[in-house]
Amino acid sequence: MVGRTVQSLDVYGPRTLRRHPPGPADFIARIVGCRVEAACRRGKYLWLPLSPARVTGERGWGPATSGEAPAVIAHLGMSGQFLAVEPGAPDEPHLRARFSFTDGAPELRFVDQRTFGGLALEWLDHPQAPPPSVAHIALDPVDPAFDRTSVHAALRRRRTGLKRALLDQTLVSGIGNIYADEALWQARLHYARATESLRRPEVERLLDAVDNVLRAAMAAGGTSFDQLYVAVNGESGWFERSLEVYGREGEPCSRCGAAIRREPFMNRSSYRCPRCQRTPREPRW
DNA sequence: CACTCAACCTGCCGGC
DNA sequence: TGCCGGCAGGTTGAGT
Repeated sequence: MVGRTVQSLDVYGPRTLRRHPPGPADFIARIVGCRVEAACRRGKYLWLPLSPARVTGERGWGPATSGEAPAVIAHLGMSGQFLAVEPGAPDEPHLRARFSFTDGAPELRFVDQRTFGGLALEWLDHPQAPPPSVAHIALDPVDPAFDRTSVHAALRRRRTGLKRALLDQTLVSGIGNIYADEALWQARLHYARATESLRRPEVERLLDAVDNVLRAAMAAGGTSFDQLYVAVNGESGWFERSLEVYGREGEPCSRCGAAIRREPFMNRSSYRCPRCQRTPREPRW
């Protein structure tokens, strides 16, 4: 999409547009005619810095100072996806937004069944910096600037369980329920391990595991249990076949053969090997 | 400030 | 067949 100019934009459904009091018509007017300058991501947030800034739209809502570039912000929520689709292809059942471009390139479609995801428009303080609503999201372990020492320090300051910390996107981003369980299994750590008791070698082991899992998952095109989770070209990822514990209740651990266990955790599920990932003496659930 | 948990939605699956 | 409870990959904001 980078370098293309938005020709038209359609927004469907009352929950698609977030944090935009002037409403969808204003949102659309501010974006149509802009060129996409870049495509950025942090955790599950994605954003497209736009140029040039346009004066269209309702007065009384806009950048704090002139010269700030607008950006479309998206969060995929639980079931959101971006698809690149040829213009004229049938609408998807849960189509929420359609960006079409002046050069007739494939449309960018935002599709979301459960509507936990959404779009917003924000202004960037600096072209390279994440937009305000993304500023609190930490770097992910795959980011070249990711700093293990500060993560270790942050973990030691916390008084919580390890998986809770892994799922806290202000600490480390990019890790959801699946990849948390996979990384904990690989690092042989229990999800209720107290973060303040973690020693540096264990943190290294854990972050190595997270890094391995994320890179392997990306190389496989992600984890697809169904058509809700496909790449931008509509293809399914194959990482589901590589999962060691997630969704594998009762199956043997590939390391030791013990039956994988599923346990309720934070209104979801955690999967672990009861032998490789022993319950700590002083767990923090 | 650190932490926990309900709420936000739709759809699918298994059990009755 | 249909209804119901449980579950699903995430974030937020209110409450403790």
